[in-house]
Amino acid sequence: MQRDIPEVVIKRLPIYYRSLQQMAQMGKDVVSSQELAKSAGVTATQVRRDLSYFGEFGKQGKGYSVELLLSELRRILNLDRDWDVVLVGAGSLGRAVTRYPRLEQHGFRIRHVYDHNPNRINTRLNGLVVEDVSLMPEQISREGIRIAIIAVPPSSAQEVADELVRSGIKAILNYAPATIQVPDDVRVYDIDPVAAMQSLTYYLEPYESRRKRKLSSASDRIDITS
Amino acid sequence: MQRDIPEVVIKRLPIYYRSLQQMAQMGKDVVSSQELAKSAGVTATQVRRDLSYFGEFGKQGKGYSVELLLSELRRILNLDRDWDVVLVGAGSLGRAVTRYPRLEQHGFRIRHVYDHNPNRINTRLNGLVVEDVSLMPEQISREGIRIAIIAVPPSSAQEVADELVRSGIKAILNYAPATIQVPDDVRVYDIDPVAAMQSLTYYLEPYESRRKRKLSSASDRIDITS
DNA sequence: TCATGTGAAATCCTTCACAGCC
DNA sequence: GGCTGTGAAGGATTTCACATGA
Repeated sequence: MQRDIPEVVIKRLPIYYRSLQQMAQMGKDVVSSQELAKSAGVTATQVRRDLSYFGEFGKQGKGYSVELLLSELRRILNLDRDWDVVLVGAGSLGRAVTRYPRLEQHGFRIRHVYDHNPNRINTRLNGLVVEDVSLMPEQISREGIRIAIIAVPPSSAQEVADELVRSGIKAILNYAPATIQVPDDVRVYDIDPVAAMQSLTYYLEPYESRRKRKLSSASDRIDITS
Repeated sequence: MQRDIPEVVIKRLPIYYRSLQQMAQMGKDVVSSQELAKSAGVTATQVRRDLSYFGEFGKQGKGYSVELLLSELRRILNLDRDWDVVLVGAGSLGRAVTRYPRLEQHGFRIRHVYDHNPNRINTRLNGLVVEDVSLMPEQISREGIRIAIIAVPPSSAQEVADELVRSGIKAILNYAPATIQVPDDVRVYDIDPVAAMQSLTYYLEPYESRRKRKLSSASDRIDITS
């Protein structure tokens, strides 16, 4: 598999995948780059270019087979298997993660939940027993688990990441509001709602007065384009 | 305020802000672009370039005053005020959002939680009463709220977004696993853990056998650089 | 001497525009 | 006629390298 595909492209593939799944569910057989682009919020050229990194999946004059494209994306993204995951941190954030059903639905199986707080260890949590984080390296290693979710306070995020990397973890979904440093062969994806909000407020007028805007009626509704 | 600053830059500013807050807490007075870069996981040149879009905040030969930079970033990102937010969707995802304390800690105040399910309306949820979504437009408009969090199923995400936009919302944090279309003057930031996971699995070997790796000892630990 | 701020260069990514094929 | 796949162009972002000032 070639390994110089832009990371931005890789981040868009799951979005295409999501759109296609929805289309398949609605019984759509064939989709044009135009339609897929609209559904994914990008341009048609971008869809075609992104897919062309991996092969020629379309039919000229016709478009792409929804089923074929789904199966190609599954293959490319390694989604035609389930993945074991460990979760570190059984605080409120970690608990929310265990209760988020979409991960399981998409084949990401949380195999262990770890914490170091004795009050949390051995408590049950959505069908999982919280284990002592000291058991973590051995279990990850023995079970060959390569994906971890970090949901600990920022002050311990780095040491947890270090331990995960030593144990063989290669992919980390990081909910801790901290940047973690990992070797080149480990990937980290950060999720920080506060940081997201703070980017959004940049674009807002700082002190627009209340009541300045009125409830718009159907007639002056802006046409959606973006 | 100039308005042609790359969006990537805006997304990095909250990360710098987060790093600086941590440094301030540790009593650090002055920071170099080098140090800030390390803490934020970017390059020193990038830090300097990013900041230079907004002014000259550093002292040559010295670095940046942590306090000054924090206050400049607060000003740039409009964080020297609190922001009212509405949350749409009181399902498990919406409930998790209300229980996530960091938003409040950073000045994002959830003022209303809406749902359309009668079983949820009027239930209490972390100090908030779930209201009927039909009250939403009028309340958003009257209270001048400009930020919304969408936590509804993907099938209703677009109609909720349309209604939010009509009511005057200008910034949306979208937890629904769906792309939503909004006018140019509205910003959307998507959070989709499943999509994030699916990008991560791209980089994993699909079928590395179990037990292939061993628990590494301290001596063969890879040096962290990334 | 040390670290910022920034032109210029390099790299990365997106879009244009169209040949080629169904 | 319609739509893909892709060279080439264009635009955006990052990095280099260094003048400048503390």
